[in-house]
Amino acid sequence: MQDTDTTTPHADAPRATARRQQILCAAAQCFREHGFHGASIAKISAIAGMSPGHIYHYFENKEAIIAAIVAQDLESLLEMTAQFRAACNVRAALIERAAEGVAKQLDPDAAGLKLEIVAEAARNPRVAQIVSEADATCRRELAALIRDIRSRAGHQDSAAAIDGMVEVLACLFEGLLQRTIRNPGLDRDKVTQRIQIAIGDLLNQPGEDALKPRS
Amino acid sequence: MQDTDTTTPHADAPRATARRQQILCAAAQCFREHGFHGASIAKISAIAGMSPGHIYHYFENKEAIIAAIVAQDLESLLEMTAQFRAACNVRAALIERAAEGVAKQLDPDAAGLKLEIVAEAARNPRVAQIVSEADATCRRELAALIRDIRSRAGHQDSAAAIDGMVEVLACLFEGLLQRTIRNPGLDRDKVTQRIQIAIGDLLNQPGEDALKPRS
DNA sequence: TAACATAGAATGAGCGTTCAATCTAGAACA
DNA sequence: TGTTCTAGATTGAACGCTCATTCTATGTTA
Repeated sequence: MQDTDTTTPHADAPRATARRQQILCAAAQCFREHGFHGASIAKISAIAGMSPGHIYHYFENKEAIIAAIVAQDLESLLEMTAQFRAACNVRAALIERAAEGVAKQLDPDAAGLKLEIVAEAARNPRVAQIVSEADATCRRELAALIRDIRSRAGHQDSAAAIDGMVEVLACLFEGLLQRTIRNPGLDRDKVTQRIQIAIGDLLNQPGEDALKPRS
Repeated sequence: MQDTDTTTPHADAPRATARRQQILCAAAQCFREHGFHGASIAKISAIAGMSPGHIYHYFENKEAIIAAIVAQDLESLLEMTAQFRAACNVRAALIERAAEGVAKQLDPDAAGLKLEIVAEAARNPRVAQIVSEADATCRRELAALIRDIRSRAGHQDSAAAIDGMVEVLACLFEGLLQRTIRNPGLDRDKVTQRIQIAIGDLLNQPGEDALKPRS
C-alpha cells in the first residue's frame, strides 16, 4: 500500500513479484481445498516450494495473504463487469454476453473460493470492507449499464428502480455459485438459457413502482 | 443415525435431547462468528455452559456437530419449501408468499451460516452429500410447484424446461444470501418487490426451448 | 448401590510466527 | 580475470500457544 513497505523490501523487483504470485497461487489452491482457517502456512509453503519462514518476507501474516487473495478475486469480478459495461449497449448484447458470465460462475472450483470469501466477509471486518467496496463499484457499473439499455428502449426509471434491478441481476449471477455446489449435475446449457431469458425479462420490468406484476 | 448409538447412550431421554440442543445452539453461534474451522470446542463448551469433555458424550467429534448443524439448517429449508408447495397453487399466491422467503434470506446472521455451509460443502464430502441430497428434495418440490402453477395457466412444459426454471428460482433466493453480505445497506423492500416481479416473469417464461427471448 | 452426568486436567499434534544461521549472486577491487 | 565482500534470499529449527480429543475422578440421582 505505502511506498516504503518494510515487509517487502523490494516489492517492485520482478523476482519479488514472482515470488508473491507464487505464494498467492499456492494459497488459492489451499484455501479452495481447506478454507481460509483450515489451510496452514506449512501447507501453503510446501505447495509454493519454499520454507514457511520465507513466506513472511512477502506477507506480514496469514491475514494479509487472505486479503490479497480476496482482492485478487474481486478485481477479476470488476474486470468482468467493466467488460459487460463496455460491450453491451443494447439488451440483446447483454443477454448474449451473459452466457460467458454464467459459465464462469458455474465452475465449481472458482465457486468454492468465491463462496469462502463471502462467508469470511460475513464475520471478518477487514474482508467485509474489501468485499463491500468492490460490490459498490460493481453495482454502480451495472446500474449505469441497465439504465442505458432501458433508456435506449424508451424506459425512464428512478434510481431506486434501477438499484432494485441491479440486485436481482446480482442474485442471478451470485446464486449460480451456490447452484453449482448444491447441484453439481445441473444441466449447464439449459440453466444458461433460462438465466438469459430471466435477464431479458428483468430488462423489461415495469419501471414504476407498481404493486404487483401482471406481465 | 442408527438405533444403537454408542456415543449418545440415552439419546431419547429429554435431558439428553435438551443438552444436545444446547450444544447445537452454542455451536451455531460460534460457527456464525468464527466459521466451522475457526470455532473451537473450548469456545462452544463455554457458551453452552459445560466442560469441553462433556460435549463428547453427545457428539462423537466436532465433525458430527458440523453435520448436525448443517442438517438442522437444511431441514428448515425443506420445511419452507414444503410450505410453499402446500400454500401456493396459483401464480399470485407464490409471488405473495415469496416476500416472506426473501425477508428470511436477507437476514445477515442466518445468511452467514448458510454461506458457511455451502462453502464447506464445496470441500467436505460429508457435508456435500447432506447438502446435495437436501437440494434434490427441494428441487423436486419446487419443480412440482412450478409445473402445477404453469399447467393451471395453460402451459405444457418438458421436465428439462421446468428444471431450468427451478434453477433460476433457486438462484434468486440463494443469491440473496450473498447480497445481504456484500451490500448490507440494500433497500429490502425494493429488492423484495423486484424479486417478486422476476418470479412472476419466471412463471411466464416460454415453455419451449426457444433460441432467445423476445418477451 | 448402580448408573449416569459432569468436570477439568492431561496429551500430543499442529498452528502461526520468529529468528539465527546459511546460501547465493553479483559488485568492487586487484 | 580472479578474489573478496556484502546484502538480500532462503532455510528450518524453535517457541509459545491453541486445538481436538481422551481419561480419570467426582457429583448426582433414583
